[in-house]
Amino acid sequence: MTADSSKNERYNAREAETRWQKAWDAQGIFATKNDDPRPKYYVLEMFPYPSGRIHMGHVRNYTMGDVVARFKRAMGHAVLHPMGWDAFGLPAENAAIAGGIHPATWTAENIATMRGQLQQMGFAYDWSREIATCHPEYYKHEQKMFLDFLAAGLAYRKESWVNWDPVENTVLANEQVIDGRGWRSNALVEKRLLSQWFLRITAYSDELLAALRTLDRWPERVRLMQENWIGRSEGARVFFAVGGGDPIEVFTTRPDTLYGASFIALSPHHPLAEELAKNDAKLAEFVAECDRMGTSEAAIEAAEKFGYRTAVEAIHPLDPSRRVPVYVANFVLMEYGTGALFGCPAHDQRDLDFARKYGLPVIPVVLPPGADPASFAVGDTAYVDDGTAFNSGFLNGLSVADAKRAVGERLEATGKGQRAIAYRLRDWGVSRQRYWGCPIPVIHCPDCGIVAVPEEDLPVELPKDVSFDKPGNPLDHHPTWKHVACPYCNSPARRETDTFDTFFESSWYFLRFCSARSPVAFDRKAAEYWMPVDQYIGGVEHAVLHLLYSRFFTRALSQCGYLQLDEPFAGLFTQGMVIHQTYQNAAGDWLFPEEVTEAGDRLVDEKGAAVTTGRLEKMSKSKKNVVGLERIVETYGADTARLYLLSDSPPERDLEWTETGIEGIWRYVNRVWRMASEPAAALPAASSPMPKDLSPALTALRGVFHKTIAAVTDDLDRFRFNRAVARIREMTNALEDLPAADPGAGAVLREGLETTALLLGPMMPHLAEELWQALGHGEWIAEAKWPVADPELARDDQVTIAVQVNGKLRATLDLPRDSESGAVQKAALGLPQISRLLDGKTPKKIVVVPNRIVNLVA
RNA sequence: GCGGACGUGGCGAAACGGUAGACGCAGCAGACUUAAAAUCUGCUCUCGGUAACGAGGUGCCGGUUCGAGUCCGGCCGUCCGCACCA
Repeated sequence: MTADSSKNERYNAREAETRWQKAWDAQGIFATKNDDPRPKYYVLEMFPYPSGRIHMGHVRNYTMGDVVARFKRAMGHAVLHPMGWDAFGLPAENAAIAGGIHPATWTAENIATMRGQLQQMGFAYDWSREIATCHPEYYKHEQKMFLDFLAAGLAYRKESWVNWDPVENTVLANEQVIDGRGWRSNALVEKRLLSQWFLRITAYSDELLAALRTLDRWPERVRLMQENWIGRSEGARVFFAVGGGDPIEVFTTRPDTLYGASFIALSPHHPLAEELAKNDAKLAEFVAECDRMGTSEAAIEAAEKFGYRTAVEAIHPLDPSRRVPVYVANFVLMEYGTGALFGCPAHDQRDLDFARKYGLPVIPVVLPPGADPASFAVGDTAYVDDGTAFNSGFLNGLSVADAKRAVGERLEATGKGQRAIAYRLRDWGVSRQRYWGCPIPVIHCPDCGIVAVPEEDLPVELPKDVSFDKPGNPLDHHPTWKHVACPYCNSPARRETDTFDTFFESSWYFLRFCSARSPVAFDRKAAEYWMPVDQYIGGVEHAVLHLLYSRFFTRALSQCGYLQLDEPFAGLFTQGMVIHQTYQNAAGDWLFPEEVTEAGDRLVDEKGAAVTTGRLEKMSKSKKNVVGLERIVETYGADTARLYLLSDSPPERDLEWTETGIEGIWRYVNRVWRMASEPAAALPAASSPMPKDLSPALTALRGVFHKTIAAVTDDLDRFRFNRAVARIREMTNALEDLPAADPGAGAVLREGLETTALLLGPMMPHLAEELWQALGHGEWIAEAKWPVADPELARDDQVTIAVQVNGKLRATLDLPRDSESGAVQKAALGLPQISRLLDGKTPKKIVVVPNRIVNLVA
């Protein structure tokens, strides 16, 4: 091999990466002990559903987590960085239906494949804590939790209108319905009346809302989304008496407009409406029609508001001489407030529309500032802003806020109502009519009713011998599984065949990791030691799903005595998606990138037909814009992929995957590798002292190293990975200009290469080990201390000061650091181009910002 | 409709209120090669100029400031969340 050809030698990433992965594994260096004296740091990435293969979105997520984990290790923390599998879910069942493979087998195979892929990426996980939620050793603990919730009143069974996904053939929680469609199936969701298990998340509405303020290391956006989801509204509950029966209780946020009430509207499923319908065939028909209309959320949105006037009239709580008609209306939700409302058409647009349609009176009771009470009238637009109460008896003259208070007091004094708070948040429906989930541990006994499975009978294991040839829940079709004897009276009873929503498993897995092999759900001491998670990383799509459920679950477990903790995730980072160009042919079919070629200035497919580029989309199989991880790792290595995913965009933003982008990183990897394997100057032995009296160029170079250390440390602390990469590359560029002939160049080069290896370590761990070894270090760089910047070296002696005239840049000055303000002024005024611009005049004002700028105001 | 985020080169992006465009991608020119690949060097916001340099420039309009991509007000646009919530 000639000297020249060796210059073109490439870093053999595949060989080196496999070698280091084996070595780390053999030493078990990433296993975490629960009794480590160093300060703890728990970093966690949202664990994946084992769908088949790891995709780039996963890799981006886990790379960020790995950078944090390795960085914190180097900073001297005991780091817990576990990985597991969110292993229950419908795709496994679908695979069983389609391919005749058992969900357990399908899941296990996927886990094996994906674990291999993660190991190939070199993530520093403690694999000894790996969990899969579909194992009875995992899910038996949540069956126990459910029984505890049941005993504590946090779980209950209720017949209610639920979201039915006609594709998944199961119920969905409110959080799992996006724009009226199932979050996974994208099918239009229908309303069905079913008996379901619920968790009482609403018991914590106020606490979950209030504690958002304490989550100061969460993105503002996520906190806001949860705040809106919980949807707290202050108002009052008001009783409207009706002749004979129970009064109608309504909820309102505008008790100040009570004198403007001109009707009451009940939900079609309000008890009074159902009662009246028994003796009113037309009303019964109306309710039935509402149900027909209301089968899908989308239909509700499109539906016109209409109501049915009942024979009932209600007595106004503040003026018993007044009567208001009672309607049943299709737009009133039984699930919000009390399922009944009073309409004040003058000050609510929807009520106004309703009143106009049915010819009801519009009584203005809030006078806009400056309006004339004698002539003020409401036309087509309700007046919803602040003003002064009028036409309102004892409220007249009060502001909206004062009137609300006064009404509240009056209602409470007279027993006609009380101030109240309503939440948008509903209880979490956890029943799913599916097989591949955790069985709900209850038994339906014809004599004893619903009884809990005794603790000693846990776990209730899923039967393995199920068939998927019929639609619906295989557990329901199983010949024997559901038939059991009642544990109390021993008479023939039936097991619950619903399973838990899979968000049940992910609501506590972070606790299980603290003591993954514990015979109980988690060891309390271990959980209280590791929790809360210091840094959690995942997609923003879980803002009101997993992240809200987990916050609730942690509180519920605390209430049941499992541990003492409110918030599971102290720090949260939501990373952007990995997106990729999409291609479509004239027929609208998606094409793989490799099916598209350039022909002149246009794109064509393999048959030469025109291809259009679509928008950048999240990588997905259906759009054919996925990039296979195997090919990338085989071609460029895991480190190259990792650095690319960190470098090209800020982590919270979407990242566009491009082949040229990853090639650029691959070139960089080889440059760094060559710098170490063919050093430009002879390197002294490791840990030999830095020579004194270096040339100014070498001293300046050392300054770059130490400035980079400081900047990268700060950037990694603040999740600014793209900037950190840019800073390291700047340092590499500077190092390539090493004055190799200067005395001491070898020592400075060694310092530069060591700094490069240490700073790259969290991002490109294999290359870093390779460099570290090439530099003659025997120990792991994975266990090396993070470098500390020497402030003396990091400080420049010379600074460049911008010289402005009237705020415009006109020149720059190189001056010693911390020069006196007078000297800076003098130097600036002495510049020929400046004196030319000033034309002999003295500036009116001179602003000097030390070491930065001087502005001459003429 | 309500709430929020964001608008900077051909592209991804940098920039404690202080030299806009660091770092990279793409492109152009050159070196090395019989040639290509790989590698290396230089250029690359716009306009004028061979150049030194000058003028303009961070969606639009205004304001605060010695100084605004950054702060404030109002528009326009894009994206996201919620949406008959009483």
